[in-house]
Amino acid sequence: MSASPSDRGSLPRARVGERQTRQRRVISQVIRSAAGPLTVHDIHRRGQVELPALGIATVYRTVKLLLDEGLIQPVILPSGDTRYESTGLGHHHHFHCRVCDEVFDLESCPVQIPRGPFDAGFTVEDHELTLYGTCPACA
Amino acid sequence: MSASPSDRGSLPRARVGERQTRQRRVISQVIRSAAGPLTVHDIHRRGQVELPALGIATVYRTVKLLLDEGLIQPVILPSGDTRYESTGLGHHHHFHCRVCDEVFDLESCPVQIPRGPFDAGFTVEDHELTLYGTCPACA
DNA sequence: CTAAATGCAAAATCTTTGCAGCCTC
DNA sequence: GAGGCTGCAAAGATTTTGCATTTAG
Repeated sequence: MSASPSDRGSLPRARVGERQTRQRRVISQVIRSAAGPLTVHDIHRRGQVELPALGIATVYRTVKLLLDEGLIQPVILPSGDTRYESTGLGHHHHFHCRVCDEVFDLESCPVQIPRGPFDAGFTVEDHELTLYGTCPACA
Repeated sequence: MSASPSDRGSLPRARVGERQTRQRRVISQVIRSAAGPLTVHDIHRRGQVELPALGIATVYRTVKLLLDEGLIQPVILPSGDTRYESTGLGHHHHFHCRVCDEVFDLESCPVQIPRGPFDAGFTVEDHELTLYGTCPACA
């Protein structure tokens, strides 16, 4: 198991709304270059480094746009806040460090989950796993 | 794997605040008798069946109280809303039906997760798993 | 130029808090 | 009775929406 600190893959440059704006480029880049899923607040804060006037409403709107276009997906962790990350990262899960509260992507899936119908009649199509513990930096 | 439709175990009757009120009894009962974790809204709606005048603020306050006393715990699923369930149900995970949007407890843990330090320096102390698919009723 | 996109601020939600009256203990 | 608890309504926090202005194409 390992984390991907940055460079989460260059997605085939897809459309982001109808116009290519500085805001949308910055927001997309912030999400793509993160080591793990980010909250709207994270995205806003990081985006303002590049674009100080960036409004929170634009972040919400762009996140929704990226979701609709399937370029990002929501990731919800027990911390309670919704985070977003790029799609196309392949099957992976998350590691939530209880010390620094950062969330990291894990490249391997340490679990074997049944797919298909089984005993009680529940049909499993997908699964989401989050691991908790201490990250290397905090250990 | 199977779901526990009701009767989620009778916890040793612990204190719920300093006084035993009808509201608190109803709220505790609603959570305890659910087949899976409930949202605050679910709790409120179900509690009003028994106690029509039940206020939403009381639900929030009682949920916080139960959390503080360790009688319930938050469960956060990708649907985004925070849900609550009794503690003391033992290690278990959740199944989220994509058709009816209900969440069920699963009694067995279908995964083997490493515990302890491993390759990249991440120390896993705990894990949370959610399965998605179709429940028996919706199949 | 034209219309999509932005930023601001108001509106809509969701959750918490202040308070007067009610109800356990 | 006394003080905790409740319901209501106001206050906070978070997310969405309306609108005039800016700006990509």
